[in-house]
Formats: sequence, C-alpha cells, structure tokens
Amino acid sequence: MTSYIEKINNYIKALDNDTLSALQSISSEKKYKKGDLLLRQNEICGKSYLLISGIARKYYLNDGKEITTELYFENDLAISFDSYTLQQPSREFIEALTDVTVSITHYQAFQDAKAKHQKLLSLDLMLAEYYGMWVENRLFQFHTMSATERYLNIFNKSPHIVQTIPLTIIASYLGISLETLSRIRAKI
Amino acid sequence: MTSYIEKINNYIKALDNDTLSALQSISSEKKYKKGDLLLRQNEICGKSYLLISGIARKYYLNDGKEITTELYFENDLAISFDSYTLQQPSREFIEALTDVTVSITHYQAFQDAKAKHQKLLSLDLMLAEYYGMWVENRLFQFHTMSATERYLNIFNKSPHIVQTIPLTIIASYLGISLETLSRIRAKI
DNA sequence: CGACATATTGAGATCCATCAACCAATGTGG
DNA sequence: CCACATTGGTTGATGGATCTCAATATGTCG
Repeated sequence: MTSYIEKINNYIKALDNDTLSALQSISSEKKYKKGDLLLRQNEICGKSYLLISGIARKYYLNDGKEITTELYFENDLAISFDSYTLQQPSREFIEALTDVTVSITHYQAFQDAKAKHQKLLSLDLMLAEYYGMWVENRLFQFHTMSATERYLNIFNKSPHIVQTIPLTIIASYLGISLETLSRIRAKI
Repeated sequence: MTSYIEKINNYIKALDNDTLSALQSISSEKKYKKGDLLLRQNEICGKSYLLISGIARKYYLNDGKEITTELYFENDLAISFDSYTLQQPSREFIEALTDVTVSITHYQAFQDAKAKHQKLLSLDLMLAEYYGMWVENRLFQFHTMSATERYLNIFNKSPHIVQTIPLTIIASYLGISLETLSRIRAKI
C-alpha cells in the first residue's frame, strides 16, 4: 500500500505542464501556528491541506473527549473526508500540532479543474482509493489486534509518531486510554 | 451518506447512451449458488460484482475464525477493495449467502472504458468516495460505541440484516463473539 | 517560581472473550 | 421415515483486557 503513494507521487511528477499549472494556479501556501485549527467541527471542509512542513492531526469529540483519527506529516493531505466529499458540516477538527506550512486548494476550484483536466480526475480517484485502503487497514487492525499489538505496530512501522506526538494523542489514536498506553509501554 | 448512493444512482440513470452501452458491453450476468465463493483468499480481485438479487458477504480468516467485513444486498457492489485497486492477492473471500445473480465487470475492461469515457472515471471516483466514507463510518462506530450500541445501531438502521443473516455472521461483523451477541439480544 | 499540560501508578469496576454444556431445527443416508 | 450428524443459537462460569477514578510525579513555559 505504501507503493501506492509512490505511484501517486510519480503520477504527479509526470503531469504535463498544462495540468500542473492548472493545479498550481488554484493552490496557495499558508502558515499556521502550533495549536491553530485548520478546520473546526460543524464547518464545511471546503479546502484540502497538503502539508509542506510540520505535523497536524484530525480529531473529533466524543463525550467531551478528543479522539484522534489521523496524523499528518510532511507530504500528507489533510481533509475531513466525508465533509469534503459531501460538502456537509464536519464532525472533525484539524489541528496543527506544530507550526505548519500547508498548500491549500479550494474544493470548488479543484472540482472545476477536474472537469477540464482528466488527469486531475484520475489523481483524485487515486487519492480516494488510497484513503479507502488506509481506513480499511485501520479498521482491520481494530478488528483483529489487541491494544498492545496496535501499539507495537505503530511503534515498529512509524517510530517517528511515537517520538514526536504526545502519548495522550497516540492513545486516542489507538483507541485506548492514556493509562493503558502508559502500562503497555512500561512492560516493553 | 445515504443520499450519496442516490446521487450515484441518479448519475448512472443520467448517463448518455454511448457511455451506458460501453458499460453494458463489458458487463455480463452470472448466477451463483448459496455457499459459492465469488472470490477466494490469495486470488486477485479482477472483477467487480454488482448484486442483482440475493445476499453475499466479504470476510477474512483470523486465527482460523471468519471475520465478516461487509454484507451485500441487492444493488450493492461487491469487491475486495484493496485487492481490486492494487491488483494484488486478496486477504478476503466473497461468498454467496443465498443464491445470487450478479452483474460482473472485469477490472481491465473497466480501466480501458474509463480512459475513453470520462463519466465512468467520475463514476469510479464516486464509488471510491462512497466506500471511503462507509469504512470511515464503520471505524467511527468501532472507536466510539460499545457492542450493545453497535448492535442496536444495525438493528435500527438495517433491520433486514438482523432478520436474514445468521447471528454467527452478524457477531463477527460487529466484532464480538456469538455468545456476547446472544446475551445482548436476550436483554432487549 | 508558579501554573498547566503530560505522564505514571494503583485499586476497583466493567465489558467482553473463552470454554463448556446444552438445546432446537434442519438435512441426509440408509 | 428414522437415526444421527450438522448447523445455529442459548446459557453459565470464569478470566483477562481495558476503563475509570484518584493520587502522585514530571516536565515545560511564560
């Protein structure tokens, strides 16, 4: 599945100048400070955020508790998928965990560009497919792995997450309490 | 999100004849008997199956146990998403739970058709988006709801599932043991 | 330094899985 | 058409994983 990212990146690199400039003309750079919210609950996700530098996360509130659903690093694309797709209010927030620089593309401008440039439509399909597989894989892990296994998985595959993100956030990302995560780590 | 299915169905209804006949020319009907496997583990999912009648499910084996990941009814599109997208061996099976009639479309033929007919590319994007939102929503439920809540949710929103599918399968679909499901039902 | 976020540790409660026994309905071979 | 196997479901007892509440560190930053 990692190879699919490469495929997407290669696809972007190989875009003709016409398509590429169309994409660039509807994108703009912006900086956020640590703690800033790129998207709030109940707002419609009308933009996509490509992380150029920094770390961000997506989360929602459940019984007043923050549940992190995705972590974003350099080169990741941050959106609230259903809010963006349906253009309906988001249940999720997107928050900068460090100072971040992002490339913003507006939803409607991208829709228009897709109509004119078939390659952007193909790109959008690839991105949606990637997200589908990513979520499917996450669900798979929730379905089959214990808390310890899920932590070890992230620890082995994405050590940078464990090193840079507060445990409180990692715990909610893994779907366990902070205390349980702390105990899991103590045992290893 | 249900409205997105309607949007997709309306989109299909509104397709021009050229696109529609291209789609039909690469699809064919086939019948399966109850218990037949439409896709086996380790096979590459080279076809999509649109259910015309009957019921089917997708599942995988974990420690020798069957874990159901999706249930299909009339008008649902059955594929192993990652296997289909990456054209890699599937970890999932697709099984007919009753006699079924499906409309089969080959992966490669559809890829070719998408290159010629932009509307099919748009359709594919909508289908991928729908699947992404569907899985996201399922993950959301696993993340926030107890076994009882998940059962009640399915019981209220999709009573036909509870009425027609064996509890063993529903339990694995909900990510709980058959015994727990039985006890949940006894309490209500 | 003080204050607030972050992390650890303990004790008890809760949810759910597992193992096992049992029951009911269905189907099949002789 | 019976005897028996098979499938699907229920119920009880027990244990383990994880949560919650609470107390106590350990930062970290203005």
